[in-house]
Amino acid sequence: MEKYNFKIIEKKWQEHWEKNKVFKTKREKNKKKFYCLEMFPYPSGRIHMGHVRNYTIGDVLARFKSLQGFNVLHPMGWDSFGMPAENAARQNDLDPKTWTEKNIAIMKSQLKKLGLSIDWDREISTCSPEYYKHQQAFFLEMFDKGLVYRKENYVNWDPIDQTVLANEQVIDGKGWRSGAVVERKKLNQWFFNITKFSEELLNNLDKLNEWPNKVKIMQKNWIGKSFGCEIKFKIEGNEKIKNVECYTTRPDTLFGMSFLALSIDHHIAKFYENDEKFKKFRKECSKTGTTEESLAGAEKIGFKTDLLAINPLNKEIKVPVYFANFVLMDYGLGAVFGCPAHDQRDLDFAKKYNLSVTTVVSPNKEDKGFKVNQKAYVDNGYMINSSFLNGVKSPDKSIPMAIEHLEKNNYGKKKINFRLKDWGVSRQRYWGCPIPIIYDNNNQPKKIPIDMLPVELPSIEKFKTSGNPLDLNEEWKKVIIDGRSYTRETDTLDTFVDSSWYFLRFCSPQNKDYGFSEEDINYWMPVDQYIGGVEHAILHLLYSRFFMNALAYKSGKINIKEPFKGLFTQGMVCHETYQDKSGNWISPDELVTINGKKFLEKDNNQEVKVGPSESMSKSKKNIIDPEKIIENYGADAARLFILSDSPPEKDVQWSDEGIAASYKFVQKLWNLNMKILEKIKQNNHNNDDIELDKLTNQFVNNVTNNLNDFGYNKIIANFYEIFSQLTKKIENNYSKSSLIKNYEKILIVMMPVIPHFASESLKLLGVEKKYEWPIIEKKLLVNDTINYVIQINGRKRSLIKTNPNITEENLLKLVKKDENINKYLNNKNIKKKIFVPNKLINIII
RNA sequence: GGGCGAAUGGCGGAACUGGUAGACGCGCACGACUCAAAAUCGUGUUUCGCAAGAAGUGAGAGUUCGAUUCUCUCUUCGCCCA
Repeated sequence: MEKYNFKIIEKKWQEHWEKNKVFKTKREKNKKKFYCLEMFPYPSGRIHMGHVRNYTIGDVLARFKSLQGFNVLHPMGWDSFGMPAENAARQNDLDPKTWTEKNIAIMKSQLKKLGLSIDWDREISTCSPEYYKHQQAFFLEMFDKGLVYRKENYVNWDPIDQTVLANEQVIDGKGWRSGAVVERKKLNQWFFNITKFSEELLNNLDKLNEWPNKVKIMQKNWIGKSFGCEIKFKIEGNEKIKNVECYTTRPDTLFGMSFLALSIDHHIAKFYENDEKFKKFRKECSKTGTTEESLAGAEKIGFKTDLLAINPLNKEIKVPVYFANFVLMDYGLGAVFGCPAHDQRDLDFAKKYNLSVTTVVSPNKEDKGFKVNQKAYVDNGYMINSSFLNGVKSPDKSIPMAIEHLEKNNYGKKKINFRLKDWGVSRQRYWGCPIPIIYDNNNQPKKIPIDMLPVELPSIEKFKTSGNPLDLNEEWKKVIIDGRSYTRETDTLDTFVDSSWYFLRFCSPQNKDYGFSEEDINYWMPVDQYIGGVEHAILHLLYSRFFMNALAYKSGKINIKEPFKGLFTQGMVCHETYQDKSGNWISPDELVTINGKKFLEKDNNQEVKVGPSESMSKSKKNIIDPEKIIENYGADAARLFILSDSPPEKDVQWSDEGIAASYKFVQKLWNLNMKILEKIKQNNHNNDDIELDKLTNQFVNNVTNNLNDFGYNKIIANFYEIFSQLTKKIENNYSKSSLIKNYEKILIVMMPVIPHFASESLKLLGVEKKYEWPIIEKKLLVNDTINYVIQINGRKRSLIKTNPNITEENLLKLVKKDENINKYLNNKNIKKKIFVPNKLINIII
């Protein structure tokens, strides 16, 4: 029999789809729309297995919805600004634009080989002026709405990359790329006022019922709403300093306060600027990063001032005031009071500086003498040593009581606080979207007139080893408007800005005068299903949600607040790791397998150590190149395998055996296909074959259900099942019409996963009409016979095959004739019977 | 430290609202074809047991006629936050 030549057939259909613009979409009012979006890739050079998985999952859904009659928008683009392009440029002496465009061309051709149903006419690239022009317009729009501002701020400065790092780019106090120890540096930065929407961003999470709970909880924690109190402390020791305000979520522990700690950036620090010891202390602090994580790991250190803070609840208690490295200026008010007995960090600090420890919460109501020693008591309990709070349940009752008391006496006020901070968007980088701002002679920022957009990046010939090329480009920096000269802002926007609205651009990719047309987004938005890695669970998704809010804010025209109706986060693709005897990582390509053991190909006496399966990464060399897989096994086999082995939300392990099995399965399907076509030629009778109808209907039902809840691994199992059933039953000589009718349905159902094979087979079957997802016939799902489970005392003892609507009585008659069961019954008394129609009968003896 | 989730054969994983545990795939074993091997096809494959049978879903308890599924305690692992 002729082998299935996937190379010819896949190429043929891909060309057919492209030539006939099969996946081109436009607005169609009468059709229900479905916007299926996968997170667009960074054009790093070549696609990796993670992309294959992400885009296969998306494509299966897009094709399924399309067959179901939806008007499907399934676009693709490039997240093409970012640091790797600059790094490559520095290394290879070429400009980022050329490098990026070359990568896009390669990756686009690779994606096409996967057979994705993408409308390529909507392709966008964030580094193109056609795209970032509109982004600059948004920036100005947000500037007008007061959602953009500039402020001087401490940043994580990477001295090697010469750039500002976001908190999440600082790992263990070091830059994520360069590994350099991060410094604190004060810079003027542009900020998006994301905190303006803290409440909305938090509350709207409840409406996103098609999002994984996990992601919603992560966002909720990130926004971090807390209920607390701002307390005003009177200060003694310096006449210029009257009082200090601090934010706390535990005002009830105020009687246990033994120090007040200030951030080194607190305004009071200016009184100590000439103090050598303080300067030294501040320098020490700048060594640790600005992240909460790095601070948690660092040693808690303090600088004692000559000031005393007075406890408002007991004026007799005066505690020392410290500057401390663990207090952050941008959380709360940059000042906290320390209650060592009930906070481990405060306790460590108190022990170090010999401060008193007063216990104010006791685990038992009776134990009024409870004392904290080495370990802070942070659990629930009852207040002690706290005057009017004594005996009150903590924290549920004590906090509101404390706040009420403080407010009544004007010592403080109730306050809701958010952990979320405004979004610093300035990057001292070349390869990003220029910020459309200019500065006049007084260094005052001004908007670039809208008709002067886009502010294009100057082309660059040679990269210097460090610094921002825009800042070094004097010619570009100068701009003259109406005879006046200005200097350009030389920072570019964080690339997260680029990806915060690309889903809108896909709706109107060619719109010239604005980033999108309202008509388009009102039709297409929100994204019905967004699919991507869980690593973007917080920032990208939160920023996109913010962007939608910002665009709707004061607009009156845009009502969509949530961009992504459904969210699915897929797992990673993993592979075993290999090491030679010197511990070097070995790529799977360099190995040969002998008797189930792996050896180095070039030196096949050396067995390699097989390590655990880990996420594919360059550093561990456990990478499989998708293009080679497609080359050797075909796109259909690759799609089949990437879905088959694990549920899509979990990690999947890539294996040679697995992809080989998928390849074989496609071949076997093809052989079956030929056999069916042969039977159709031979069998001329035209009777209906209910058996085949039922089989097909059951298959359609299973696959449809599994598609609807992302059980894509189970779909592949369904494929194997129908294959083995058909293989067995094809010899039953079904009628021609029945074979054609049912096989057509089966192929259409397989189409989302193996589109090339299905398209070719349908063509050979002679189906010319437009394909539609088969209708499930409920009545065909009902079986004529049922295997009743017969249990004795809850244990299965026999099966009885009978008709579905049998009564309990009749079933019992059958049961009593059953030899197996009689052995157990043995004329004993039946105490109880449980009868579940169409399932089982349980007899208790 | 806090939050969330997970744990099922040699492996990846199925099991809809509690109702036949182990679908489907990999691997393995045996058989067919072959001079032989590869490929292909077929059969079998939770464990113990020759068998009848018994045990069995991380551990322990509970609810129930019946628990992988529900409740509680614990262990281990993963992710996120600190």
